[in-house]
Amino acid sequence: MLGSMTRPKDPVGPGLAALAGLMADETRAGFLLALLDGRAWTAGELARYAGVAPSTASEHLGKLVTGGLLTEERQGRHRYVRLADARVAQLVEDLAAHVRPPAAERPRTLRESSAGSAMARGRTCYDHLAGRLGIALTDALTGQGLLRQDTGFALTDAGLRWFDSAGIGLDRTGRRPLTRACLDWTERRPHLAGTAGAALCRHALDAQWCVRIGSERAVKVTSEGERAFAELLGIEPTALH
Amino acid sequence: MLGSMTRPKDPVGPGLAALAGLMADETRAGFLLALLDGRAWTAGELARYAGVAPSTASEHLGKLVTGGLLTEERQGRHRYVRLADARVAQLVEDLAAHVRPPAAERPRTLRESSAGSAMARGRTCYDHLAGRLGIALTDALTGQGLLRQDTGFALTDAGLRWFDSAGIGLDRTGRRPLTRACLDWTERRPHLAGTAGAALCRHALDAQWCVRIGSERAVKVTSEGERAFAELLGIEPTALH
DNA sequence: TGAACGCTTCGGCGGGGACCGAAAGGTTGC
DNA sequence: GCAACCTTTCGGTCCCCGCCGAAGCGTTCA
Repeated sequence: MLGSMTRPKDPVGPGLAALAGLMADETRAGFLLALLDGRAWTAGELARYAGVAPSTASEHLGKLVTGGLLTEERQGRHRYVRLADARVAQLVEDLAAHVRPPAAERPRTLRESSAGSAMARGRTCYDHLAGRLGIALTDALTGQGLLRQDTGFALTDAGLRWFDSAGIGLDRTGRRPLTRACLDWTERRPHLAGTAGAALCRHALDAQWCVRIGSERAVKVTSEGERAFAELLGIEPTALH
Repeated sequence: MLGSMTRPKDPVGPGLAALAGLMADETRAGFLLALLDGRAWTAGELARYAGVAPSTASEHLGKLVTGGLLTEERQGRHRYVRLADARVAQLVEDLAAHVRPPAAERPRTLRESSAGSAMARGRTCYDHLAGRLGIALTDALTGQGLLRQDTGFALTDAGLRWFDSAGIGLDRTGRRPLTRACLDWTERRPHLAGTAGAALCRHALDAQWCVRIGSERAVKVTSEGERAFAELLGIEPTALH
């Protein structure tokens, strides 16, 4: 071992440091977390959100786009940016999940608490559902034998049939995994992500099972949604509040 | 949206930036990648490995330990450090997996190639098996209906029985998932990680199905291992070279 | 006990990067 | 065409941090 100490450095090292460096700034980290809602933000929105000058935000966005974490779309005088893909979203989630523990409790204002409780009830997490709503769906799928969590995280054959009979199409052609466990920030437990999670979220919004609250990430279940979730997954409406 | 622009910043932002900052230095990134072999290194070994002064390495290790990514163990005049746990290993792997694509090809010396091919054949990845060996095992488990990859990543009931009958105990009490997909650097495909992957690796080393080459991460399959893998999983010996 | 060794602390140096304001380039709408 | 708007580029400042060598502390071994 001592003789081979001068071995060539792992070429991944610099790349890893560069990738981490993109997220190692508080402002850029704030951008990425904001963009976790899966939607496109303009440069100005992000600048105001993070409390920095537009010129500063512009420089940060340039780095994030060049680094492949964001994609941009120019429309007239606006520059819309969004997370490059689901893999980037997952990466940010994974990092963020690692952060939570030390955060612990902290003083909350009333406004924060109420906004927080709406978020805690139900929200989108990139392209799937999270919060108590996401957990309730994941638990129901598991309890009905449609999703297996005890030996990993995968849909069962019955689960495949359920999606089919519910009219929720699953695109299994891409390289993205069908299911994936995403650690829920508020519930501290995994909820359904991946292609299946995205399809379920998309269908729930399309079918008005839940609707976005304002233009925020938070969503709330409609009465129609309560009926659908009860009928299809045996979820009691009280579990959604 | 415009009115709520002054919303309180996500408290995760600073934490995320700090965590990423720990990996955003080339030297520290090199440390973490080296430590991905799952073993304990001394401060001096890491310093020589990365090509920095001992004092510099000491400062880096202090940050990594304080940040919770490493744990240390003092023995006499030595300071041994290792990755704090499997979650940290996973985090580093995930980041590194995101880096590979842009790396592309580059000139290789003969020494690198031969060392590389031994690593490519089989190696440990923190506490489980990777390289062609890891892929062969994962594929065989999948082909035999013991591991399900098409709808996620989970052991089947038959898979649970296989581990039991092979005498490989699975500790299912911890919070660590039983199975997890870990993207293989050289094969670009997922191999088995998690509690089951660690148990399989541990058993393979204990039973001398494979042995470490020198004190490196690379491992090679023994003739006894070839027999065991053929009998238990139907793997042809040629798939292991 | 003294010498060799591994690690840490400290002072100092140098480079990189985050930030802003001012000015300029495009786009939209009156 | 002109004004309002969003964004970008540029110059300049400041601070943080990675690096080293020297000195000091504790351990090991002769």
